[in-house]
Amino acid sequence: MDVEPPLGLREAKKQETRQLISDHATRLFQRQGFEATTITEIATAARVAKKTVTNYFARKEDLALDHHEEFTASLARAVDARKPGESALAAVRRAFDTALRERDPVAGFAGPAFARMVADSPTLTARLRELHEQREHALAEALAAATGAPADDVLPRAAAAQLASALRLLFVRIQERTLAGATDTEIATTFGAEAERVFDQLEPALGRYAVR
Amino acid sequence: MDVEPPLGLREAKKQETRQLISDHATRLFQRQGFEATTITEIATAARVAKKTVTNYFARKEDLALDHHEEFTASLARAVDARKPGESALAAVRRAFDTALRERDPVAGFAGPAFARMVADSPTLTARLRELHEQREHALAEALAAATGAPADDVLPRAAAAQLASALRLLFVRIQERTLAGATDTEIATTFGAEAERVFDQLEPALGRYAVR
DNA sequence: GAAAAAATTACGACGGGCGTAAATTTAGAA
DNA sequence: TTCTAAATTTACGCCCGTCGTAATTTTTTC
Repeated sequence: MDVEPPLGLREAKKQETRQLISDHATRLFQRQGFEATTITEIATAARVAKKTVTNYFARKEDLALDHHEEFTASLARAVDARKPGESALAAVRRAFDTALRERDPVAGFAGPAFARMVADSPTLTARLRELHEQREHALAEALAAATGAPADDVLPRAAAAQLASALRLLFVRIQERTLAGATDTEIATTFGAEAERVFDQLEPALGRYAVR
Repeated sequence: MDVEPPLGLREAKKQETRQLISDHATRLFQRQGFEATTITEIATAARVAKKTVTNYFARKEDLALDHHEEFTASLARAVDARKPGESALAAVRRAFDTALRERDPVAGFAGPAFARMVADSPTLTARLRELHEQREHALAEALAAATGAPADDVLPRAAAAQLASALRLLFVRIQERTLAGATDTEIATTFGAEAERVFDQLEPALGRYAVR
């Protein structure tokens, strides 16, 4: 799946520079908050030019929310990987249970410091909203492909909206509990039941949708 | 419901100034796009200081998306106004049908120029996302109050997420059709059936939720 | 008409983002 | 090995949105 890594010197240095900048950014964000940290500060700390930072990270938010690929693709992947006889809802449900057991950041586990940083920054909150939307779009395309729906059909998009909203709600509530001081383990034990209630509500509407 | 309008001279001039700025902003936005128009231009056109513009409108987006109160409150109001024996879903459904008949901007009718302006501007798109979220929050509170749910209960929020997502999807699709060149009348006749499919999908999950 | 309150104004600062051209580093070939 | 071409990094400047502050003007109130 991945590209062959001959990884010339140039490529290697690029990754190092990127990581260097990202590390300093993370450290400064945690220490003094996202909004209070300037790109110039990050550049100075990493001993590169300001422009180099903005070359690697087009927007400042990307310095804090980097691994967004995994997040936006997670639901579509869960649907693509559903087992024979399993509905899209069941697949998403199972994926969430797994994420819960593994304290996966994709489900909302990211540590109190990270949750605080996001909650305190309108910029990051907005970016997170956008990522949730992208995740829904990716899911909609996966559902359209899985069901062979006609082009521009509303059904896969409606199903994606319902599923993605449920996951977004659980994500937000996990972050809320984190900010309230709950540990990951406490949350993981609590949210099994919580997720059950949310998914059970969707069951009559989506239980037989996109069954493989 | 409204405040007594003695409307002293000061208050009257404030409203006039606000309207004056808003009108010039709207005109410039339509002519040259949102991003291409600067606050300074708007201030110059309205013959006021730049600071006066930012005093009235804290963020530039507010100059384009002004009447957001009505939008964010619309779903909660629909639920509050539901009739005896009517569920929250039925109330929202009825409200959408009405909005469709009246070509209400709240449902997504805003004219091709406006739809184009929003679609072309990341800033406005982000702001619209935020408004959709606020609308969902207001709906969640209305549902919690209507059902007497315990504090922090997930159910009203889950129901609000499903309902608001459905309305958001219809909103987005109406804008898409508008951008594709469809007239409001064409859209209104088409989206009756579209909404039916979306709401019917929710019926088994929410048909008996929050019945008055 | 004067004093108090409020709105508007001018001015400046800061940060994020973008473009451009020069300088440095790397890759590939002679 | 050395030279050339390509890519990366850098320095510099600009624009715009946003925020503070203090001075000025306008409106209200006595």
